[in-house]
Amino acid sequence: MSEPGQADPAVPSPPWERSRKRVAPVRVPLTRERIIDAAYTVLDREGYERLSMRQVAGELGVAVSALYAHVSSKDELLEHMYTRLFDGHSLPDPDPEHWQEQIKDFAREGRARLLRHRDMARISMAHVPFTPELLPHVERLLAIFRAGGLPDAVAAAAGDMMSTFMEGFTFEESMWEERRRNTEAASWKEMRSTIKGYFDTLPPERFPNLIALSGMIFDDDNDARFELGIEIILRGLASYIEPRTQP
Amino acid sequence: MSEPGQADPAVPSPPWERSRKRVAPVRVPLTRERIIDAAYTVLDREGYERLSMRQVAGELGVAVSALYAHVSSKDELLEHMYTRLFDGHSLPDPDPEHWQEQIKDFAREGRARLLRHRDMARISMAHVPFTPELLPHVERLLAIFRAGGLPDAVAAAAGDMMSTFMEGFTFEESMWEERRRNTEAASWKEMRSTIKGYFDTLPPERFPNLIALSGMIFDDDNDARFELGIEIILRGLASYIEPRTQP
DNA sequence: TTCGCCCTTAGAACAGTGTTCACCATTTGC
DNA sequence: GCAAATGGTGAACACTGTTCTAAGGGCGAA
Repeated sequence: MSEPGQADPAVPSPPWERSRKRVAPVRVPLTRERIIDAAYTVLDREGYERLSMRQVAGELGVAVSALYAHVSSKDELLEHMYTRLFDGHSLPDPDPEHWQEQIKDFAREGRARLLRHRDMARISMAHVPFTPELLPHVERLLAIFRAGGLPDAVAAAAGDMMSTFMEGFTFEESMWEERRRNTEAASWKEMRSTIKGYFDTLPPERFPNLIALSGMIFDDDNDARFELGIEIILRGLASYIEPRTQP
Repeated sequence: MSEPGQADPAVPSPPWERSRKRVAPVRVPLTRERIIDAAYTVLDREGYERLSMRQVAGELGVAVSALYAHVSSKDELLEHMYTRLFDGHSLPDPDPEHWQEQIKDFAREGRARLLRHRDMARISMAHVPFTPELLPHVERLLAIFRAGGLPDAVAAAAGDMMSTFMEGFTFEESMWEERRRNTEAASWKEMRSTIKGYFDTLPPERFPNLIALSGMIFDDDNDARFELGIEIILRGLASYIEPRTQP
């Protein structure tokens, strides 16, 4: 990661540059945003386990203690990373006729954003969107459920359930990804066939259902399994809609 | 924790005892089971963040390195703690007429076991029951779903969804518990009224839905919210049952 | 009973971690 | 030009998981 605009102290400036007054600020000022950027860089490269304050500081070419002037703790840094997940995304205005499609889009978008960064689902699971920056998102999500006609108690639970499923599903995806990394399995295809091979060695009389379904549990198509999951939840939610009484 | 049967080395045995040969083994032998016990003790007292190999060793009055003769790593220890969650619990034989009630019991039992130990949901989320000891549980769970009449693709997804919901829900419960601990809030009642007070200060024109539902999102009755959640999923699953064609 | 082996445990060490503190340099305001 | 404020530095503290060498005890063989 080369810092554009940051001078390498090992290379002295030529004399004619030196005479110019303040060509550019010698060091890019450290800001909270740059720290979060660097944390994402480290996360993607090293994974959650190796994401440390020292790694982030190293990424920025700065002492560890310098970070603490802009971020009060590692927990706070993780919270900022979580908050940034929602940047540039906003839920649409509620459309009562298409609330299910709107919720599906919300879930798909959430999963896509989590998958963009390694181990991001793990960080996401440990946080809750009840902060000033994120409350508007929750508000709009609830608005869609209520516009769809869900009773209040169900609408209140629905947001949590959708988020839990989305985060949990993606978290499991990333866990398998990590397992694959540790197993040194070259590709997903190889990993999956290894798993299926294992299930095929089980005694058929004791594990008939596992053997029958193993092909669908360890599916090649995570997208389809995700879609099935949100469809199941949506059908359950929709079953609570009371038919509108005609005036 | 006093070790019954373990002699205090500071107190010498009386001479008439000394003559008896091998009254009792002077030290209780360290075993994997005792290590897991101690780990649970530390977890309950200190929480997940402070659960370290040194703490576990200290609990047993033993050097850290001694643990590694019985457990190859901290990860493996956590895996054994996870496995023990299922000890003494087995799912009933499938009853097609009452499959939904059977699944509800499974979820309730799982949540109850997770709540028995502090931060246990966090450990549970990071593991997957595809080990030799736990596969029989998965097998029986799948059997219930299939007996209920779910199509194979849905049955394959159902186990995952139920587990994810159960673990995710309980994980959030324990996170709020931890927040309460850090906030030094005396009781849950106090914590909840603080939260509701916060939501009441939100501008009503911008957050109408949040304000309307805050009372149900931060309910006093976690049990009821959990029941609602599993009911929603079960209704979604049941919607996939194809009506049995009469012969 | 004594010897020797092997498994178990102890203690120190290594390379990390989050966080804090006294210090120092540079830039800014007067 | 000088003082003050800003913001980064490097060392330190109290931890972490893991590994290594060395010492200990219990057991079977002679």
